[in-house]
Amino acid sequence: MPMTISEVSERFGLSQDTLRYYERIGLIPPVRRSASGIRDYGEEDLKWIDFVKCMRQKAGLPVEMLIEYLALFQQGDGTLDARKTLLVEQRGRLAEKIDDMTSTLRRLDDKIARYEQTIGGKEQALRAP
Amino acid sequence: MPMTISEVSERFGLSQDTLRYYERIGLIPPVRRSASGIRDYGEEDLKWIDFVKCMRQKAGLPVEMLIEYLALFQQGDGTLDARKTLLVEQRGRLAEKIDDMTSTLRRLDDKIARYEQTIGGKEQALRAP
DNA sequence: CTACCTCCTGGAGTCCTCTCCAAGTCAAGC
DNA sequence: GCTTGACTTGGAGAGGACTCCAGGAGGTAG
Repeated sequence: MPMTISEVSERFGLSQDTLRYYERIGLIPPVRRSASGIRDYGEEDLKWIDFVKCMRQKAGLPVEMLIEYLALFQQGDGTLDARKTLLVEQRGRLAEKIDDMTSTLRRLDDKIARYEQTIGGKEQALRAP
Repeated sequence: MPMTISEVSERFGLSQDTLRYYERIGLIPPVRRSASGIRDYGEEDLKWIDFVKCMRQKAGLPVEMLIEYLALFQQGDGTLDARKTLLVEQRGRLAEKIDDMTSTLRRLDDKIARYEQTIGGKEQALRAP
């Protein structure tokens, strides 16, 4: 079951350009090629793509960090500690971002509530006289 | 109490360039000037800056949207509904982002937990023989 | 008066993350 | 054997959000 770039692109909703770009900059490991140089994605590749997509699009982690993570990964078991440290650090940042966003969400809610009051007030004013 | 750009910059941790930039693109209202053209920030300005800083740095809302919000605001009460709609929409996006990040946080936690197991396992292996 | 500091403006430059493009190659169908 | 279509590459372009800079002016201190 050959997994071409177009199939992977479709499956993950990432453009072919983005997939090639990710590979080029070392965000995902080099993909195996057919005799004529065409990429053939394997299970492992798909896992990396899934991981990277999640960390980039959902968490917004910096590309830099993910490149470093893959680099460590490819250096083998000696980097387990370093990898874990990296993840823990990013986890911290992410948690912080979530906190920030949550407090901002509340702020927005307050603001919206005030709009509702104001607008409600106007409507009543229109109904009253 | 004149509030110069350097004071505002210090107070909010935004560079003077950023403050001028924000004003230029309509993210904050035009600031009053002294006779010689030097900005003198008032209470209202500070509130806008605080709001914008929060929405940009904490929530990551797009500059575009904030410009639109200010523009509506400056058009007066006729835009109350539109403004509220804008906020509600962004609130939704933000909530979604928070959800995404929260699920990613869990995923990171899982990954970290697995690293802990693996590394713990190694340590035990070292202690055992 | 001169020096100096902070401010001003408009425009160019930078960083990050893609995204697009031109030119070329290969496999398959007719 | 030629066309077609999906794939390849390296490099240029794009968009968002700043950030920096040159050149110039006002106010103050010595």
